Amino acid sequence: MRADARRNRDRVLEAARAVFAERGASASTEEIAAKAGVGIGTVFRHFPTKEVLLEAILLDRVAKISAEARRLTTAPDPGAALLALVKHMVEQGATKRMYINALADAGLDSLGSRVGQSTVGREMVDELGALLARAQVAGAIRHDIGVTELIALVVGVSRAAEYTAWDGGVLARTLEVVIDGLRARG
Amino acid sequence: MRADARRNRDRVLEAARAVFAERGASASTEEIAAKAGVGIGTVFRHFPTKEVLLEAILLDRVAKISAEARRLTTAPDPGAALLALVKHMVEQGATKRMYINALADAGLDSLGSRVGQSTVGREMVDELGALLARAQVAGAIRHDIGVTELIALVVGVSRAAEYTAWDGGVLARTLEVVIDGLRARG
Amino acid sequence: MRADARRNRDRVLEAARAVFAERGASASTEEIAAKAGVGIGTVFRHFPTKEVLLEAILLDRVAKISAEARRLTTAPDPGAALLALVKHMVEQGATKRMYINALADAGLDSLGSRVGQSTVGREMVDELGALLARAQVAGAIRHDIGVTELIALVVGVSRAAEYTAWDGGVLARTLEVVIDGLRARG
Amino acid sequence: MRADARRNRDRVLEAARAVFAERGASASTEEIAAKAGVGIGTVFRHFPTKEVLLEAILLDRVAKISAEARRLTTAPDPGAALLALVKHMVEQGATKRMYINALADAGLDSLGSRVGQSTVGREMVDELGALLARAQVAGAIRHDIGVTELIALVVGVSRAAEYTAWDGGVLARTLEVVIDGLRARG
DNA sequence: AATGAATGAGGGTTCATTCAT
DNA sequence: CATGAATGAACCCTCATTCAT
Repeated sequence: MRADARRNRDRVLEAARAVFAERGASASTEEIAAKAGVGIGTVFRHFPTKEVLLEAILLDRVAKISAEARRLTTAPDPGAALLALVKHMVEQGATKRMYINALADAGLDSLGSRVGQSTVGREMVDELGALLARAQVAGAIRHDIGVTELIALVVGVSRAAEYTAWDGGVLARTLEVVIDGLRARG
Repeated sequence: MRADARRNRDRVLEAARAVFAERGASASTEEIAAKAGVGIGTVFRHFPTKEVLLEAILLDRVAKISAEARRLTTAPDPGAALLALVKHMVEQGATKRMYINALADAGLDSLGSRVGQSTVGREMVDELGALLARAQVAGAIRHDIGVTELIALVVGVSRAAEYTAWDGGVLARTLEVVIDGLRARG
Repeated sequence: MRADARRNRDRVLEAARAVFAERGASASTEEIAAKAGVGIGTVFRHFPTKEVLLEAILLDRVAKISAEARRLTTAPDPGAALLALVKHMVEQGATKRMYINALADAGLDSLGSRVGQSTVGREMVDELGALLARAQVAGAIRHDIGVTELIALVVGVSRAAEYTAWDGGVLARTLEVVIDGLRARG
Repeated sequence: MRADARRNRDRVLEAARAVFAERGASASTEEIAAKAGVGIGTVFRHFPTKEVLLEAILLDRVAKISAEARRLTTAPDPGAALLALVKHMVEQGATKRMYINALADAGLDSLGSRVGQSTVGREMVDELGALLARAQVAGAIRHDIGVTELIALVVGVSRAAEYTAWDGGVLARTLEVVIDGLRARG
């Protein structure tokens, strides 16, 4: 791919990330083009559909979580690692609703969930599942939940936090409740 | 207000509740009018803006929660009462995103949150606060959280459940984790 | 239907007829709206799709031919009647390509031909067929052709005449050749 | 012109012929470039406008008819030769609307008809005219028509046949009518 | 007061044409 | 010269809102 094309593609992606995060998925493609400083046609050249653009962003996010989960698989204390990852995901995603939607979609098999059906989506679920299983074996996390519930909780807290008006303290305390709920009972 | 006007207003509200719950806030006003069996002009006569119509529904929901919380204030076991209310709210709201948005807004003071600034919104927060305080005094609920965190958790779990593809079991287990997290530690 | 709605609908139809005739089916809906003196939304209220609008015009034309053919069924000299109808159709349609397309479509059963599959389309074919059969029985028209060929010829001459630059004389002489070809040989 | 440039030009022409024949003049330039195996820029280098590209193809077709007519000028039976040419043109053109439009344009002097004003266009008209005159002198063709009418008839039948759904039989019978109409009356 | 027709800005998408690589 | 990325006007269509009936 040509250098200028690559640069524009990246600009569009970056702009889309920002705009979708701020306005939700119903933000206009025109606004994204404007923010990226390119013509509307350029957006559609790189992403033939608005949906494709959304997907590209989401898959990117999901891939990052996946990578992080994989890295943590070999951590000495799997329980602490998992809880840290949960914290990280929530804090990262707190103001970025798209990010969270990607996660939510990945937890789904249903039709209509492109992310859930994608390879990278399934990989992320697998990685998280492995990490969770190890944490449960280590006795750190309760045994009556699976990846789906884990993802649901991360998504939930993140969604709740979407309203940026809730300051960091609220988010931290809310997260604490969830994390305590996840721990295995003595 | 004339009797027929009153009747039409109510019909519109009911239709809007149903349509918004099913399709989300982006549902068209035309569909609501059709479902209510009135002309679109009638909808706009009673609610000069789509936003106003949404608000009316939300305030109504909030008022209902408020009433329920008030009723539970005198319950013998405040801890159990609160947890039951949380469960109820989540289950109610699980498939009705509008309902949940009302809750979320009520937890906010921020500009832009009409519900949060409304009288009925503040009342609901107060009622929930009172119930929470009693449950904490009774030793059932941890002391490091306030109403805001409580609402955040309800909103969060509900939002996570918005994807109806997550079956009831997932919702139940997710809720269980949160409720366990809310309990005071022995 | 309200009087104003009816009036606007008619205006749109009339404008569409003119614009499509002049520019072909690829003319823009916007231009039609402008010519009709209404907003673009009005066009789409009455005809939810560009295709529907086209169809409405075509079916109207076809219905008119149908009616004329039916009237001629009882003419004393069916041969002369048919040839007159052919002449009339060509002269009418000479500058109106949409009109002719409707005819062409009606001669088709194929998928994609909405007119050909419509009731009014089939009726027209039936009427023309009856008239043709009578003219053949009367010995005025050769026996080795059917309605399809008849329509093909009308469409053909009309299409040839679409270029308005060909003056009336050319059209008349061309038509004469075809009509002579249609006659039964002594 | 460099050899590779020449080769690309030819490839584009060939691709354009195929694509326009299949999709009509509204086919996209991009598709032509793809089929030719060149970049879109190359198409526009050789043909600065889509219209120019169309014209180039049409002129080529017209030149071919011209050549064929010239060859037939010395045929022993000019009447049969002309009717055969008519048949040939129609059958050739039946599925290639572009080809036919070239013919139609050539029959025109009018403004807007680039083909009609081109040298090769005029030449074709002259050749056809000569052939027709000879056929009339030989007593095979009626005397009350000229080249313009002849072209009109070919164009007409071809246009009528554009709808490929009309099978070969219909086309043959329609053509027969026209050819009979063209013959001189005993 | 009720109706629903009219409006037009805005949204996603296409494509001929230009121009940097 | 060739390439294909960039551009933006234009297209079809939707929907909140206004206003004549």
